[in-house]
Amino acid sequence: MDYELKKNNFDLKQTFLCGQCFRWKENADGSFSGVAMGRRLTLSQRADAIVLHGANPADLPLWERYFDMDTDYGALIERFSADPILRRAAECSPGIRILRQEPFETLISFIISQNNNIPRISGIITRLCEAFGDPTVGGDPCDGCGPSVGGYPLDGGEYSFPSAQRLRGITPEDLAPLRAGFRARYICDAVEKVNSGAVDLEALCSLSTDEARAVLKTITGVGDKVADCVLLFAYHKLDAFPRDVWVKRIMSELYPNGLPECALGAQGVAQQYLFDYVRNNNGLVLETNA
DNA sequence: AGCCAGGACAAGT
DNA sequence: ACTTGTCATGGC
Repeated sequence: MDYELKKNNFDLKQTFLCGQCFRWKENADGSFSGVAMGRRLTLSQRADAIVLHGANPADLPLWERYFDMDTDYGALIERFSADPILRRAAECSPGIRILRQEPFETLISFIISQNNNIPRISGIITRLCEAFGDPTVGGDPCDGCGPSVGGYPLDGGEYSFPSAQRLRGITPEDLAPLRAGFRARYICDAVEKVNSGAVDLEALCSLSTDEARAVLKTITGVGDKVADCVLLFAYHKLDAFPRDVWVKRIMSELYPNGLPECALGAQGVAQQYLFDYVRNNNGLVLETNA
């Protein structure tokens, strides 16, 4: 069956290609297909709605939560607009929504992301899912997808992200086929700490951002940046503020005294507008010629 | 061919 | 407390 979500500040391309996730792929007709929470899904968008194709009706609340349908991004953008730089960045990608991704998947994905480029990150994650994940249920992905020809490419996208339990006891040698490089042993340490309970991913929701960050950083290969990506993109802690090289550059050049008041409490969302802007504009620095 | 990638870490100032 | 070299791999 097809279901619709309101398209208020929700653009598929902006949401899926802004660097917060790695498993949604654009199809030739502009729709997107991917796997999350062990479920396969294809989405398309019209002028007035986002359409979920072939979703199980029982899963609708899960998808609404995943796509963060309860957050009012229009209100956030209005708040940010008190700052001219932030206003311009948000106007550029007003359809970004911060997903509520699965914690373990997000943790492993952003461990892989360090000192790496997005196409290769996706490739490593694809190989991880193919090697250790389960085939996803969900029927023919072409069902209900309209007249698109040839079906949707499912190369690697049809496997679930493996759980920590599934990866129990994994060694860097086992991960060699992923070609993850020096990150392989980081992945193993994360798996070990999650399975042993040294890091309780389910308990992080109820901790403050600072407390949860400290727990995540006990994992080898998890520093401030990776931890904040997990806090923001999985736990929806909007005050987490991932600082990659681009954001650091923005901060030193445009906000030497820190983000403006209007961003406080939602720095993570502000960060995503800024990050997406500089990436889409070839590193062009935001100018404010009013 | 060479630079760099949504960094983290250890060693050296 | 800050700076630098190193880590494995491959995209562009």
